[in-house]
Amino acid sequence: MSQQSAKQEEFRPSPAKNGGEALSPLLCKLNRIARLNDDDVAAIRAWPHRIEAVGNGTYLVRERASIDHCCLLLDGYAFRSKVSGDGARQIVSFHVGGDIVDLQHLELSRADHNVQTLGDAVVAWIAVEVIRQAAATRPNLSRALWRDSLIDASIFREWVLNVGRRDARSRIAHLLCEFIFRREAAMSAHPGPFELPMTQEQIADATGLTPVHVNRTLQHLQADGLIHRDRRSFVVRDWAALRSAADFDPAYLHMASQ
Amino acid sequence: MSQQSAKQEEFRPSPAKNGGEALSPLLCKLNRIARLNDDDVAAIRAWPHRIEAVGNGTYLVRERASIDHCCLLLDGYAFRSKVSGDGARQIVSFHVGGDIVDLQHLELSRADHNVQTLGDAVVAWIAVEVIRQAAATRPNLSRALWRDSLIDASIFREWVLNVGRRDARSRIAHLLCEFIFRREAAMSAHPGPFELPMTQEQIADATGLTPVHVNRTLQHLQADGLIHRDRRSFVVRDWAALRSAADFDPAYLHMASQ
DNA sequence: CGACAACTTGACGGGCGTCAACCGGAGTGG
DNA sequence: CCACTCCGGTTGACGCCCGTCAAGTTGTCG
Repeated sequence: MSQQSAKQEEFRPSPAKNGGEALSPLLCKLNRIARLNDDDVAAIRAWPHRIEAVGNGTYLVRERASIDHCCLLLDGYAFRSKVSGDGARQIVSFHVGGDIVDLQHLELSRADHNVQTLGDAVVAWIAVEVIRQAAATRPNLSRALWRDSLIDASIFREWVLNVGRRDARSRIAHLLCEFIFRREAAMSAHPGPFELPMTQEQIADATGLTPVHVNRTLQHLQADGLIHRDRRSFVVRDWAALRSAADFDPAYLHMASQ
Repeated sequence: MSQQSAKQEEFRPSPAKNGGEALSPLLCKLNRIARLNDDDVAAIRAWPHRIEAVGNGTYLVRERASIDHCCLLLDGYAFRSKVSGDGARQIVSFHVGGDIVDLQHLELSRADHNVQTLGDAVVAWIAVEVIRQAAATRPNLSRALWRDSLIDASIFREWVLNVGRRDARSRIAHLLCEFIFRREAAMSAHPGPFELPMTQEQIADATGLTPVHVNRTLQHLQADGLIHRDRRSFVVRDWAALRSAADFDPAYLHMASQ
């Protein structure tokens, strides 16, 4: 079994009798990344898949496991993490609905990290062989998937910079900015209020800090009038100042298609 | 012109009259990553390319530049870096001969980081359109290149962990271990002496530390009998202890093919 | 021999970690 | 309906790892 604590109640092995509309978030994302033709879209809709609703903290990918199904995050949030030898955890990215959470393992057969859900989520499982086959015969699709993994890599690079060269205040502000940008694919002038799906401990794991210091730094950001906060509900009060504190330039997200 | 301070003396626009043997390091690398058939190899050998010998610190990719040629590192070393808003530099990876230094920009048209040589190097320039075309028509090649960028991404993830969750001693030891492993594709039981191509300031930029602290930490590693050092010449004295201090597990390099 | 880059060393300070206690809301069970 | 538990968040005291600043040393190149 490729995942451990997942609830299995929505098992649906049928090859998408409903026309594959469940995979719409994937199509939506791929269309933002690269142009697909009608043929490609039809092929993706026909992919056999299994939809599953899972709870908070469910492992979608587990380190050292060998992979035969790719996981697609249809709804909810997830994060990707590694654990150091002495047990410290580092979150290396997070993901929102539509993201292909596990593209690495089309080519790398053994997982080198974990992916877990943040809160309740809905995922789709697709056999690697299906995607591999499709990629081999459809250059458009192959390009889109490749491009997606290149964007992921670009985000990892920005995280190395974030964790390596920015202070706590900037790191956390940067994380918030990235979350805001990825959540609202089309950003208006000023972001609305939002609910952070992660705990302060997870923010700490993503920024290379401790939960205690994250807490204090969030309070500073609030005291300085950049954000307002009630538990995990956030309101951005000064978007320009937050971006500036974060040293945030969304270019690394490569969101404008092409 | 796609690079700035490069010496142009070896300009050679001819489509590889010599049978493309100059690109052997690329073939060697791709063969380690994935199986190519004779046809693929012949196609790569026929790629028009321009060989260039460049000096220390030459920019192979420059942030914000738009890219029309991909850069292949034939001989020497290079590093990839980003710069934060207040001017701090973070090195996010380094590369050895054979690496395709700039695969990102087949799909992402605008560079989000810099790549510079470490010491003198020899590079090959290949038009993106050539590679893009080849990838579109050759599934094997497409897979190999994709796989290569997935491995790069895996290395970035490990670097996020390294910089985010390990102390100075482990970070530097980890950098040394990775360098040793990537340098000698086939590692014997104990690594031989080697010359580090980077300055202590560059080690600092790669580990998120300051040059001063890198210096002190290197001295600690030596005092503890893990390494011996004379300027940039290194000898590993206790390989097991160094790997242990580094918390180094080469799995993330995905070097064993498949 | 002078200039320069890289490396080295020491003194000092601060950002962030550590430890530990406490609070508050949500779920649970009696 | 209320005790109990648990997780996540909050606060304070204290200390260390690592940054900062600044001076000095070494090797290299012209």
